[in-house]
Amino acid sequence: MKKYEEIYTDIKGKIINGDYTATEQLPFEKDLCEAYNTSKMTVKRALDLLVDEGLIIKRRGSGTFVKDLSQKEIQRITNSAQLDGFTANHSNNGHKVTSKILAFEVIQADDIVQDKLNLKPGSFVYNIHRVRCVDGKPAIIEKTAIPIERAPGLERKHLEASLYDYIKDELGLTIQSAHRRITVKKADEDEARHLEVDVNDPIGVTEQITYLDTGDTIEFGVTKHRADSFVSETIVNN
Amino acid sequence: MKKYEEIYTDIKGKIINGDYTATEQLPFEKDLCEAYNTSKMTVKRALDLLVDEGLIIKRRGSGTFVKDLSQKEIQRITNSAQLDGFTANHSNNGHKVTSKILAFEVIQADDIVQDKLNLKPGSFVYNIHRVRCVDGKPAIIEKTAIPIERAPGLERKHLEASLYDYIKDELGLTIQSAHRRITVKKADEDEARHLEVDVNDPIGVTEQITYLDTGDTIEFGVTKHRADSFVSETIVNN
DNA sequence: AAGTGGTCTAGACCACATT
DNA sequence: ATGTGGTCTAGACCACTTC
Repeated sequence: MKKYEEIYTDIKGKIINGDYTATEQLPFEKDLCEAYNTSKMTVKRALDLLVDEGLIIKRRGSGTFVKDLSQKEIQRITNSAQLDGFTANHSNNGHKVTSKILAFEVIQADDIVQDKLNLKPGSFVYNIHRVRCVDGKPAIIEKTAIPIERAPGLERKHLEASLYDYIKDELGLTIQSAHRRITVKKADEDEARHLEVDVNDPIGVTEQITYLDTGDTIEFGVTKHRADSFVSETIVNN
Repeated sequence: MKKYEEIYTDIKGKIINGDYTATEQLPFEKDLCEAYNTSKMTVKRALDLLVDEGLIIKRRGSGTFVKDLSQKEIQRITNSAQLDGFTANHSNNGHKVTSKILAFEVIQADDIVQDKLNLKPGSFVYNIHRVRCVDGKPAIIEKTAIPIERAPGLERKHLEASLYDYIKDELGLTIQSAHRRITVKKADEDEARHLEVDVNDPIGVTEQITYLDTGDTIEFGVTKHRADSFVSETIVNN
C-alpha cells in the first residue's frame, strides 16, 4: 500500500472511532511527518484526501481540524461507494438483484445517444432495456446504450447478471469515471407498470455517461428510480 | 496566480476551443515541464485538476488523453458552479431572483436539525422559510436552520436578498463545503400552493449541510424544487 | 529496453494567522 | 516574530505499457 494511503487510512480510522472528535485539531503536518517518518508532500496528500472526502478542513496559519460532523454524517461519508453499478451496490448489502429484460437489440444511435456517446452519425449501439429488482421488488428501469464496437459479443445472459462485471471481467476494460445528471419527472403508464407505482407518481431520473480509462465512452444510461428507493449523496468542496 | 493554476487554465482553454480534440493525446508530462518551465509535480497537479473535472484521463505507461467528450458535454463541465447559492447561480445568468419570506423566527432545534448541525440539545437556531422566485415565478421552497451564535444580527432584510452574501460579506465567514443529499417526493398541499404546481406533482428535494472553513456547521437547508427547474450534475472518478 | 505516469524525498520559499 | 499550511523544485526510484 502507498504511504499516503496508509496515513490517510490511519487518520480516517481515528476520526471514525473517535480518537479525533468533531472540531478537534489534528497534529501539525510537521509532527505528522515525524510520526509517520515521511515528507511533507506525502502527509499533505493524505490530508487532502480527507478534505476531499469531507472529513477535515485545513486553515493556513492555524492548523488542521476535524469538521463539525455528527456521528451519522461520519457514517454516511464512510459508507459511500460511487462507481460500483447497481448490482454490486445492492448485493454487497445482502440483497438479491434480478433483472427483467424488456429489450435487447442493435440499433442506430438516435441523436441524443449519438451526442452523449460522441459517436459518428449512423453508428450502431446495443440498446438494452431492463427492469432491475431488489429482493424481487422492482426498483429501477434502466435504458442503456453501448457502442457495439466497444463490447463485441455481448449476450443476453450478461444482462441477467451485471453489465459492469461483463465490461470489467470478460472484456478486460476499466471504468474510469461517470458524468451524471439527476432530474425528476412524473411516471408515465409504462414506468408506473414496471415500477409498480401509480401513474404520475414521482420518479428520480439519473442520466449517466460512463468513460473507460482509455477516455472512450462505454455507456450512456438513463435510470428511472422509484421515489422510495432513490437517494444521491455528494460532497462539494470550494 | 499559482503556476499549477496557470497550466491548468491554459490546457483547459485548449480543450475548450478545440486545440486538443476528443480522444487526442496531450504532450507528455516531461514535455509540459519544459514548455511551462516547471517541475514534474507542478505539471502533475495541473493535470490532476483536469482529471477531477472530468476533461482528461491519464494512463501510466501510455500518456494523457482528452476524454471522448461531445461538445455539449464540454460546455456542461465548463459552466458548472457548485457552491454559489441560489441567488448567485441564477442572477449570473441574467435572471432576477426574489424571495417571499414565510417564516423568520428563533426556535429550539428539533432532533433532526440538532443532529445535522451537530448542536447540543436545546440549542437555538434561526428558522427561515422562504419561497425563492426566478423572474417572478416560484422555483423553490427553502427551509434553512442557522445556529444563532454563528450568525448574530441576522435580519429580515438579509433574507430578501442573499443569505450567502450576508454570511460572506457581513459576517466575514468563508464557506468551505457542503454535504448534499437528493431525494424525490410528491408535492403536498403547501408545497403545491407555493410552487404553483398540482398536489402530488413530483418535487426534487435537496438536503444540505454547509460548513465554514473553520470546520463548523453554518447551515442546514432543505430545498424543494419544481420538477421543471431541477437538475443536479456531478462527476464521479474512480 | 525504453519511455510513460506515480510516488516520495529534503528542502526552499511564500501567504496567512496568531501572539 | 513565530509558526501554520501552500507552492514549487530537482531528482530518485517505482509500476506499468509499449516496442
